[in-house]
Amino acid sequence: MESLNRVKEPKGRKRSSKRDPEANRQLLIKATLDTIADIGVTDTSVSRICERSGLSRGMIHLHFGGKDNLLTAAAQHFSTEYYAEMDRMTDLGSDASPEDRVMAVIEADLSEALLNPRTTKIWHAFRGIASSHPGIARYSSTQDPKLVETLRRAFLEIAHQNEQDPNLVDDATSGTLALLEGMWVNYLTDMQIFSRRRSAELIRRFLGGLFPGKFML
Amino acid sequence: MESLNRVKEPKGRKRSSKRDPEANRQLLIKATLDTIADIGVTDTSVSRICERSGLSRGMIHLHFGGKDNLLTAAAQHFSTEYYAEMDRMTDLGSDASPEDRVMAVIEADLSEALLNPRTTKIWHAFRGIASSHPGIARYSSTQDPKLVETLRRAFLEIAHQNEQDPNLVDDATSGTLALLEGMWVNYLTDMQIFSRRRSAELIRRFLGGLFPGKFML
DNA sequence: GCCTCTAATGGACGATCGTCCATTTAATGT
DNA sequence: ACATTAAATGGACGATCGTCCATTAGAGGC
Repeated sequence: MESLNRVKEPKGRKRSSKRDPEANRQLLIKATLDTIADIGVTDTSVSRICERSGLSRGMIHLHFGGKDNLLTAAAQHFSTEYYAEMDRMTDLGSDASPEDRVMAVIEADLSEALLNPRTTKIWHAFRGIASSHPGIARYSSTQDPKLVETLRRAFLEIAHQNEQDPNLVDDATSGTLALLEGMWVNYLTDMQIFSRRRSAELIRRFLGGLFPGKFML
Repeated sequence: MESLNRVKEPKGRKRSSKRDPEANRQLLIKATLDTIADIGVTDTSVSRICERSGLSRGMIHLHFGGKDNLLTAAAQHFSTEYYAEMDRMTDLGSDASPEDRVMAVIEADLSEALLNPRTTKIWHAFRGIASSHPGIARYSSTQDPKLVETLRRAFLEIAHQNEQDPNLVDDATSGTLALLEGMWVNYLTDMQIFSRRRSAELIRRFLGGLFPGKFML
């Protein structure tokens, strides 16, 4: 068990066989996230992280200078990975309708790849300690500027034809994100009952009410 | 600072002056919640709770049998207080329209009394550790049966006149709760930007889309 | 081969954790 | 006033925390 996660070196690499600082850095980050998902932030200690990564206890101080920095790096890594996967799942052809682009974001956010026991536990764990960890707070926001802009532009296209309340686009954007946030909480609370399809349809229904004639089944 | 929170005995009580076990129990719970809101769950230790309450270190073991039980009791107390205050703020006359009853729930949930820095931090702190603390998980759900039923019945009345999709009522209910959940996260993320009024109006707008002709300004 | 430099180790360290209990203090019954 | 009972104290305890560093191990240069 102890060295199962060890890095297997792609043979043609610059580094010949052992000694790969960067790989160990990443290994520590992964071990941190796994530990948090497994036993919770409260019990995630330096010793526990090290024994899971198979590395020695000194490594954390060596690579990150301390536990807090490792936690922050892990939060950043987690956030980056989330948005990278989100991008990957939502780059439809540029001729996709704005409705399809919005629904792509929703379905991506509710997909198994992004919403699963591991990510939910980690996400809420980080958010729970964000108030007292300024470094982590910066990576626990759902308001990623790029994602917000994606939604905003899609809703703007939809609402453009008929001039309406100028707040409509903003409301649709932050309402959609709020609904997704709520779905994550529902998932964490009871994974058995939760249904990805029903959750997506619920949000579609709300958007359909906001933009009459749009977001129909 | 140390004994500011000490209990002042109502003079005519059964207990003459000192020695009030139940009051100390409550005092420990309050101190626990205050500590969590102040420095985060991670740093909330037995010593810190005791020094805030002004009581001795042995009290926690005496009254709760251990730190975990105290945390669970604090979560329960917090949840109970939330729903009690919610009840207090939403008992309109029984002749109130269903729309008003729904909006009362929304406005209560977004009111200063229920949504403030202290409650948000505590709430998310508990949710963050709920996965690894089964005892706490039971009190970190937004799906309080009574509140759900209140919303369900109001939406049922609204939708009743014209038969629609049978899922409409359920969707409106859990959608409203999800939106509120998202608003709490927005508040936690950036309390400066957050606007209670705008948040309430956003949810009203979503509901207005769901029930045409209803929830107008 | 040897030298140099850095990655990596693992134990030492003091501080703090949560638990437990012998003792003291206050209220009650007689 | 004294005995009894429960509440409350605060220090002892071993375990574990996070940090730090003297030491070892491995890779590249000469």
